[in-house]
Amino acid sequence: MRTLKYAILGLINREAMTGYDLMKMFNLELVNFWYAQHSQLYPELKKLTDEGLITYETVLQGQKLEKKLYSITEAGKIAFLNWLKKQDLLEPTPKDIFRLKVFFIESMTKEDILKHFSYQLDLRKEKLERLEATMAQHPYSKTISDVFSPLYGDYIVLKSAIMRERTYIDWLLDCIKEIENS
Amino acid sequence: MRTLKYAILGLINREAMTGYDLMKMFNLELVNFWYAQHSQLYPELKKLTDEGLITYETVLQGQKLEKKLYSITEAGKIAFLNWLKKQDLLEPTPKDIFRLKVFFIESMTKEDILKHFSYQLDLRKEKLERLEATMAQHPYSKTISDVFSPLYGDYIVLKSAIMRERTYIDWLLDCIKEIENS
DNA sequence: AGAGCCATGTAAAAAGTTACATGATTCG
DNA sequence: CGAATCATGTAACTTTTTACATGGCTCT
Repeated sequence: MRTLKYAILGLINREAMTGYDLMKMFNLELVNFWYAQHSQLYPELKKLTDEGLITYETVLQGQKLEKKLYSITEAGKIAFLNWLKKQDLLEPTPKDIFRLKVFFIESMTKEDILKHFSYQLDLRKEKLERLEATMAQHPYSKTISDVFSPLYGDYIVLKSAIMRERTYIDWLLDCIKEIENS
Repeated sequence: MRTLKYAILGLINREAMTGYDLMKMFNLELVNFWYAQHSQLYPELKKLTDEGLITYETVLQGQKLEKKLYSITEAGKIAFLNWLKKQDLLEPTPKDIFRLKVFFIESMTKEDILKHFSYQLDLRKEKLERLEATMAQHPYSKTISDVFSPLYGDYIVLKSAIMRERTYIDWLLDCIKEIENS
């Protein structure tokens, strides 16, 4: 389905950037719903260039260091907008190793079960805190923005990530309570 | 990380079964947190057999049809339990194409945005209904079971899937309301 | 001078998907 | 007898991860 392709096109469509910039976007902004390693990104950039969907100009950083500043082409914009407009069926539910282990809970002792749940709870709480800190300083809620600003998309996917973590935590707490009282 | 390996071991640990049985488990019971195609499963079964973690005996179904009934070995049990006991760090957040499209919302018209959200809402509601129907006839809530029964794991991961869908739907409804009033 | 970041790539392997391929059994 | 299901595999390809590999820039 070439999803990475469209994620890249969408980002470059917003603003010209280098592969390194894209990596920062994936690791910082999109990390809650898409990501890639640089070893996947650079070959994909080459491919998109070959397909005529993006182009680059070489820019000098300092004396020698060359970086490639990618921009989207007209063909790239069309491809991106077509992908964006397309309605997709539901994806298969995401895989989740913790849930898989919980499924096999009958093979664990009560002690191990509670250890697993409380560790997972710690990790999830920490993650939720990070997300909430990000939200607290998010520009969308701080400025007079409207839903047609690029910030709005960023804002609502962050909100969804927070809601998702809270639900996961609620579930963990439910389970812990039920298991402790057994 | 060979997660499929442990999913298989865990299932065969519960009860001897064929590759076909395993596929049914993946498609019906584990689908909310793990799954695989049969083209991935059969080679993995061969590999696990070579590794001495499972063995099989050939059983005749009817006159000619041979099926392989797999059982777990002692080494398999140990490998499974070690995996189960290990505490893992959080996985990266699952990828989500719909959220990715929402991130790029500023490139859509209000009309297209609302079309996307309402279609996604329909799909998610349908999925939630299926999950709730499954829950309604789930044996754990119907019989006098305790948390150490194999049914309990099944039951709580189903509960988590329902909570997850509800949260997704809540988020969609939030967004729709906010966008409509803009 | 050294740490941390900027910047870009390739190679090899693992994991996962889609398509190809075949044949038996069961039940109505 | 035909449809649905049972049953098992391989081939080709795509996607993703981990490791290898190199070198410049900035700031203290």
